[in-house]
Amino acid sequence: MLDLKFIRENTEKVKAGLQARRACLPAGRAPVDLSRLLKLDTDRRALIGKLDELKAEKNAANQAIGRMVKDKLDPKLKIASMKQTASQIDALQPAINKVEEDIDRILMTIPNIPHASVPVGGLEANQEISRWGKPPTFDFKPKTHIELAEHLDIIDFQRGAKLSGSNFILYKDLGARLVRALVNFMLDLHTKEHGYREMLPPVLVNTAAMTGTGQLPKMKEDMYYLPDDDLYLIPTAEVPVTNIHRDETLHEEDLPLYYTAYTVCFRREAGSYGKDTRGLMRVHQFDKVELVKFVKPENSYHELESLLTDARRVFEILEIPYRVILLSSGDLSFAAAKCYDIEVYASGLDQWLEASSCSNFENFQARRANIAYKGKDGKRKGFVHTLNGSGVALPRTMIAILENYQTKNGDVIVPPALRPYMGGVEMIKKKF
RNA sequence: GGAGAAGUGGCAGAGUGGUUGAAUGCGGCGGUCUUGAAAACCGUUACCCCGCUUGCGGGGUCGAAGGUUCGAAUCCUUCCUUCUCCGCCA
Repeated sequence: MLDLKFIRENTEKVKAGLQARRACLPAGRAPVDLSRLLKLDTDRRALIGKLDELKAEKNAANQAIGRMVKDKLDPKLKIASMKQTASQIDALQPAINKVEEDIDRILMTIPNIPHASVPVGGLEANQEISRWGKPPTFDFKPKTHIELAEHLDIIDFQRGAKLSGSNFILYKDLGARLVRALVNFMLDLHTKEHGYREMLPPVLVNTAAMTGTGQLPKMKEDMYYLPDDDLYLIPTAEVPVTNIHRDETLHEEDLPLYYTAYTVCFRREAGSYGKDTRGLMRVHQFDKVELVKFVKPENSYHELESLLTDARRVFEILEIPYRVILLSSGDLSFAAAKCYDIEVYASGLDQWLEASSCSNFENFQARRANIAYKGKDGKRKGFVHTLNGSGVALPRTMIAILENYQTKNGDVIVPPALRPYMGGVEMIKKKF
């Protein structure tokens, strides 16, 4: 969430940022009503001034009564006048509560404003920053991962649907083993070579956690919710891992903190039907290794670059061609100030697929989740900056491996880096 | 799931209706002493909001939310968490 004082003092800047995101229309009915917010802010401060005055009066009288009781004097008169002050306070309080609730509700729905380096515009303004590797060439028509997985009998789409519905996946045999191998490979890479600490958090979280990272209140429809327990299934490990430090003040000398976590992720993907939902492209439950950082504000953009490097290394070691996209203002997610997507190339689909998203949230999440830091002298220095990135999401990585490493007869070569995790298996072949 | 106990500052721990943001100890920071360090001694040591503004004044915060009262850390209700015992269970 943005700082109300910042909005008050930098209204034009905020307006421009929101317009760049298209969260705020140039004229007429804007989804985010800044002028209403500013009016409420003025009202609030006027009301609080009045209320504090009354409370000061009350406190003075209260102390006087205390003294009189101690000195065995009769405080009757004083009590009567204080009663009056108290009732005035009671009369004023609801108005202030109402104004503060309104302010809060609006603030919670205002997205982060894009960083200056983010290109302004919609999808067309996304920028390709770099490319790595070459798409493989075949002397045959490469199959899609769906054809390959069914041929090799390592993914059972029909029975996955039988168990839970469409776009739920049943991995089998070496398919299941490949998922496990990828998870272990990534966790080892990030913990041993990139300096992340491994976390294994709950995948059910409460409302406060979902609000802290910004999924609530706006994205409620996209999440699985258990009403009996008031818990949500996480759409990404970003939620529990960032919330590890909710309502905490971290020590400056402990920063930066690097955490990595494997979790299963759940997304309802409500309203996203069409050809993109075939196979592993868009599934309701998937596996992901996530990277999360808590850093000092002055380092956060440097940290974003190194986070991106850590995620890219996964594909480089697996030898999967990728390109890096700098997202435009219109394509940014709610809480992000800047975001890079990593897209892998998949030969069978002949498409670039988003397999990682690396974002700097600046203090947007830290403010919501109340994650501050203090210096060595114990003085509070403000909110930390939080970042996260997929390191990486499994299904589309799986698609790229199956489609890029396929052979003419429909077998799939295991990428060399994964073989130690696959019990030495070099080739996934049709069993029967 | 049942019964009981408890949640106070970085930590430990007092405080059961009235000048309590909160004794005391430890820790932290600054200083005196010392060649340096330790010890000792002195001082200092939470956060948020509002207003004038390098400081001050006012307000709020004792697990959370409500309630009683002129007045709540202290009394009442609900919830959350932790601990102990019992039951159930991968």
